[in-house]
Amino acid sequence: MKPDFSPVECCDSVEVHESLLKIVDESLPPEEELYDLAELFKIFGDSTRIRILFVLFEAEVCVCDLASALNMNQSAISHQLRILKQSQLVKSRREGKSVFYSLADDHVRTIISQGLEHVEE
Amino acid sequence: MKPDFSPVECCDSVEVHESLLKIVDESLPPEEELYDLAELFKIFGDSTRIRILFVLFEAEVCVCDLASALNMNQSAISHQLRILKQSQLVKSRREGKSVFYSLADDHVRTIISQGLEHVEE
DNA sequence: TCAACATATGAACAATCGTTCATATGTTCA
DNA sequence: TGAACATATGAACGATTGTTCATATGTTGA
Repeated sequence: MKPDFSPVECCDSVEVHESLLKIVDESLPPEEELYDLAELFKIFGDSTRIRILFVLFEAEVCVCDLASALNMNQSAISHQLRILKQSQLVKSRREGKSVFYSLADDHVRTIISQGLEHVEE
Repeated sequence: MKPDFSPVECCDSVEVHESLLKIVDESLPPEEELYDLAELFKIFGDSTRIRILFVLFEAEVCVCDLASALNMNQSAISHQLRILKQSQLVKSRREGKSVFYSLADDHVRTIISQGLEHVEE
């Protein structure tokens, strides 16, 4: 992101603008937190990952079963599971040759159900 | 997304798999809803848009002030506002030469604060 | 140890995305 | 009406993303 300063005196309203700058400065979370937040939502912004999460709402499932339940090949699912795991949205457990995935915590449900509310209205 | 059927008898566990298919079939929301949900989260998955929303949490703001508050040029902000408006996350109101943007409803706050909780832990 | 199976991963590709630049549209005021 | 300002938008660009393919790693049982 390249900074591209606009003049401070825009909109012919210097006062409003200055108080806005103050508000923004006080209420805007630190840059890093905003970035992490965007990264988190990016994870939910793919329907394959959403579908994986919906399956995991119901059960702990191995990669192979996820793949066939969602009609996708093993590699694609595996790549997405890695992303979900890196974001600590799912966890995994090996059992013999298989690896079983499940939800890491219940934040995921809350976030998705809030999203659904918005979408369904 | 090209279907690439894996054999149904994967993982040497036909039974588990079949009951999973049933569960998925019953609990997975329709494809269109999943798609819309992913589209919604995609909107939140960009830190410029997140920052715009955080400013709008505090006040109704015109494009020019948004641009200078966030140190970005007018065009970039305007493009992002269009995306936010199309998703009905913000609404706009013209007042003379300026256009003022504000949050469309309070779902946005809820979704973002849930996300923050996850990120902050 | 070796074959068979389940999963993970790197490279490559097309597709999508965010920003910039140039310019168009809309509004006000002289 | 025309200049000045605020906003919107289309094209183009580099950057990022999701999937596929090929192959590597890990596990089991013979």
